[in-house]
Amino acid sequence: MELQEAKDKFIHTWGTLATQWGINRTMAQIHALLLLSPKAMNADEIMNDLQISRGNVNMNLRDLMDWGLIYKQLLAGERKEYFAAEKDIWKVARQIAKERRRREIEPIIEAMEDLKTSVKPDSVEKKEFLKIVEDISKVTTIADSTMTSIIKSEENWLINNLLNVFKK
Amino acid sequence: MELQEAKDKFIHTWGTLATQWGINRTMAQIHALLLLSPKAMNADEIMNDLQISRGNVNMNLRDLMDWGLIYKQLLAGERKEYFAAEKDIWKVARQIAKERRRREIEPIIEAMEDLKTSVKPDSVEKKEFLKIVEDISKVTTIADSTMTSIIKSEENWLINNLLNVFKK
DNA sequence: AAATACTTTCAGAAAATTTTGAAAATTCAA
DNA sequence: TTGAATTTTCAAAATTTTCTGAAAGTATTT
Repeated sequence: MELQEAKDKFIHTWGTLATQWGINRTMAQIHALLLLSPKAMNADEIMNDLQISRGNVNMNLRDLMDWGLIYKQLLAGERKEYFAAEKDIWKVARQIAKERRRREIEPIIEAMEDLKTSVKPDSVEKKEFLKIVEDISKVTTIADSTMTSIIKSEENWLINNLLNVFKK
Repeated sequence: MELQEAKDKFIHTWGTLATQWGINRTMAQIHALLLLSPKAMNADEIMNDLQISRGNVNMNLRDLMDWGLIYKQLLAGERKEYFAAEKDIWKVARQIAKERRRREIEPIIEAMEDLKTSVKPDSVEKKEFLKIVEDISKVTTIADSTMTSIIKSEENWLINNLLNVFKK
């Protein structure tokens, strides 16, 4: 398979996979495009490569910056804004984990805390309800702290786990 | 807050959160409803409680069974099928992690392996491309084995982590 | 300060996903 | 069997999400 064909396949696949886990297809494709691009790209180049509108490119570039997956680069002598993806995959993975923790796990904990404080355990049924809320809260807090410690851990975690992978 | 009000809020919140991570709102709401229900429910009861169609209930019950989050219960003397949710939240969390691993992580590894075998490293550009593919493959494999070990671990993992949480 | 180059916004259009409900299929009892 | 009860399917409708493109906004140069 030739390079451009492989890149296209990568971008296409990445977009399809992303939709499955609730991420916008175009956002994922722009990310993939920048990840594979040796140099930073501007909005026109992205529009052209992916055949999408300026508004769409702009909006998704902003979202990708919110996710901490791409950076704006101002090139000397250029008026246009250029964008480059973080290429260190370990950093990318940590960033994704961090954002998903913030967007998926934290809201659960908040919602459960909210219910806990607003329901008083003055009947058997309410106690049963609160038990479930409390259990979800606990398990989610554990998931949260597990993710946090993974995110905070540095390269050695990667190396340790690589060893584990090859041991198996 | 009274019990029914709290249950409704729980169901509503659970549904809203679910859409954020790419899970069907109704599926999450049915799951929440069964999680809070002291007894197994049939399709008519669910239709009535959530005000949704029979087709919708049927389809989402099937999906929830695929996810391993609810069970079918055949009640003696009853023609209708009854459904009950797994109430052990630790099991629920493990089941969700297991399914997400299968649906989100495994396909990435497959796609990367596929690209690795179909691109030959006969140019600098192709080598750079393969480096990215390889890195994603590695990091994803690590995430995979991490999730697998958490899923396989038993209650003591939960207890250990609870201790960690409280230590902090 | 006017013109130019570029970015952002957002209402409406298009696309994708979810839901409905009635018909078909299945199950079970008589 | 037959028929009543229940479940499943799926085309069309409703809803939600995403995308477009032109207008408005910003920044930079002359």
